[in-house]
Amino acid sequence: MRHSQMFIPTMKDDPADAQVISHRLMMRAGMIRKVAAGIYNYLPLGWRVVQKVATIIREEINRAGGQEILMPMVQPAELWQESGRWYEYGPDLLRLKDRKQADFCLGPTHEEVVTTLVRDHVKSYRQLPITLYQVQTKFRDEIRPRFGLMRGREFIMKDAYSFSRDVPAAYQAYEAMEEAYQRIFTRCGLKFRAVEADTGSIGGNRSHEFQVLAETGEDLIASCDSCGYAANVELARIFAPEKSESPAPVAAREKVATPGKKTIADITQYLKIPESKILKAVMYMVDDKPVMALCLGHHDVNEFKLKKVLEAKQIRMLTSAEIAACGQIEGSSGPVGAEGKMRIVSDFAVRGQNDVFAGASEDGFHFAHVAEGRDFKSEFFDLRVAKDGDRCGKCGSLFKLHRGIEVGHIFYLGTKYSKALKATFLDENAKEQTIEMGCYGIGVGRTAAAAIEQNHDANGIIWPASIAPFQVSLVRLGDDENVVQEADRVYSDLLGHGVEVLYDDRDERAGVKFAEHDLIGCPVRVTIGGRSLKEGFAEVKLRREADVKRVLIGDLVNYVRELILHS
RNA sequence: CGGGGUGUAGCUCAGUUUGGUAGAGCGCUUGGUUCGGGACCAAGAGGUCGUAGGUUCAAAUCCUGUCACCCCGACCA
Repeated sequence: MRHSQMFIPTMKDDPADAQVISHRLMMRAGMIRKVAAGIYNYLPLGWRVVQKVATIIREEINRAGGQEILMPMVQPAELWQESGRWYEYGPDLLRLKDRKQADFCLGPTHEEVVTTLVRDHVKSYRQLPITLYQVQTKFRDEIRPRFGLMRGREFIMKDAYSFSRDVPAAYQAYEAMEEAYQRIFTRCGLKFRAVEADTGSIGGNRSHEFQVLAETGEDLIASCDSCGYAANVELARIFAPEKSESPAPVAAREKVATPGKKTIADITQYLKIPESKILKAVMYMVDDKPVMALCLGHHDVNEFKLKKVLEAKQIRMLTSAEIAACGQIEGSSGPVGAEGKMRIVSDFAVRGQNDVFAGASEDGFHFAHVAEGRDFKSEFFDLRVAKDGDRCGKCGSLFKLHRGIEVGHIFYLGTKYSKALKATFLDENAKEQTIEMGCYGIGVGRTAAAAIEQNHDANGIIWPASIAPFQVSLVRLGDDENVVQEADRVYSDLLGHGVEVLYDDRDERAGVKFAEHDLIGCPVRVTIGGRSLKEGFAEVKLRREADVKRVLIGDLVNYVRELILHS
């Protein structure tokens, strides 16, 4: 493509509302433009990148047995009412009415539509398994869209759905997708981790997130280099120390004054003790019963784990009134004397603590020299949020913490939707069975944005070769006749060999061209200018590297093709 | 939804405190000089100051409503 004919509105200034690098660079490089909050135009360069990512996804999902379809973005309310999600989904679901006042919604996801499709036409075990997918625009009316393509309200998503006859077959489909995802993100040139994830409201009980590692990620993940285990910090299983006899208490319990000090930070500062030497007590209403959760002061109680461990349906923090009703004081709550009034559960790290501080359940007072076992009793679980310094629950090695951008998420769904929508089939024995499902999403635009977060420098984007808008930037310097002739020839030669070239044939100064091509970030830059051409050379530079190679003009096309093959 | 902030030229912003009829830089157009890392000179084009109403002789500026956008939080995946 000739640069002079392409719509690439670049900007020198950072747009004021772009917070993260990928958003800024996509705006500045003329790849996207905002239409409304969380809603964007994809301009030629940006759209090419999205298409590249989508192509890789299609190839790998097809390879894994998926079949591409396209479902509607506008969906009738009846489907959502049948699954129950019309009432559960909340304001993220954008609802609208047609001219007959019938209810519709913009699809935030397509479980209802595919499941109905399959239910209506799959009747026999012989027709299973089947995996259908699409690359579609989704709409979720997010409370706070931000970061450009990273978290839009309208966004392009690949979503796949597997239908299997039983659980083992469903797991097989799940694993095929897991492998496809590994291949997809590897091909996109990204550093990522597949991490154990919470299944959230979508249901089901087996789930992995694919997280691209980047400082600006909204998620925190713990990963173990020695056994490969990785999980969101909220789920990460933490190594539990051997159960041992609690050491003998070292001193008698003693009440100390902590006037006006309510928070862990205030109290530990006031008492001049480390945060690990005080108990943090957080009280929850767990299915209508009060529970005190304890952890050490420098840890945080993990509500996900608490809920899971207690097999609770509902969990929330106590209100001030409820805390008082339990005989506790906000800012001075503790387990001593709380037995019988509420269930006490503790993080493993609390076990065997024989000399810590704890709230005295009396305004302005704490206890010193509190010993677990003597001063209070508790059940023990893995109850805290993983943090730096924690060890892997699988193998005991140190966790590494990373920030991550969730670009993909796979779920084993079970029969949540197939049951609600009555998607069944007859097995060999003419017995009716419910289809086992899985669903698998990839944020296409978000993947492109994540690639930028991971690959950029002060001058702009450095695209991984596989998803760059063009493989080569061909920069022509000046309009000297020889230069124009050679550059034109090289351009058509490269095109003839199937190389994707952005040919900068504009009447611009060298500095402008170089700066814009650095910004746009194609992996290979070829420069043809009078200075080198006089000696028979062109120049080749990789965007990722600093050095410039001089290549004989006659060898140029082959040289560049080789370069692309090996990148 | 709670708190905070911003709406002035395509982009970044000044002008608002103290009311007097619209500015800068970048970008754009034209001419000239330049020409291998975002050039220089000159002349231009471009704005119902988000929007509706009010106060006033006079409103970008003061008041009220409203809309949009941004940030933090909560919420949600």
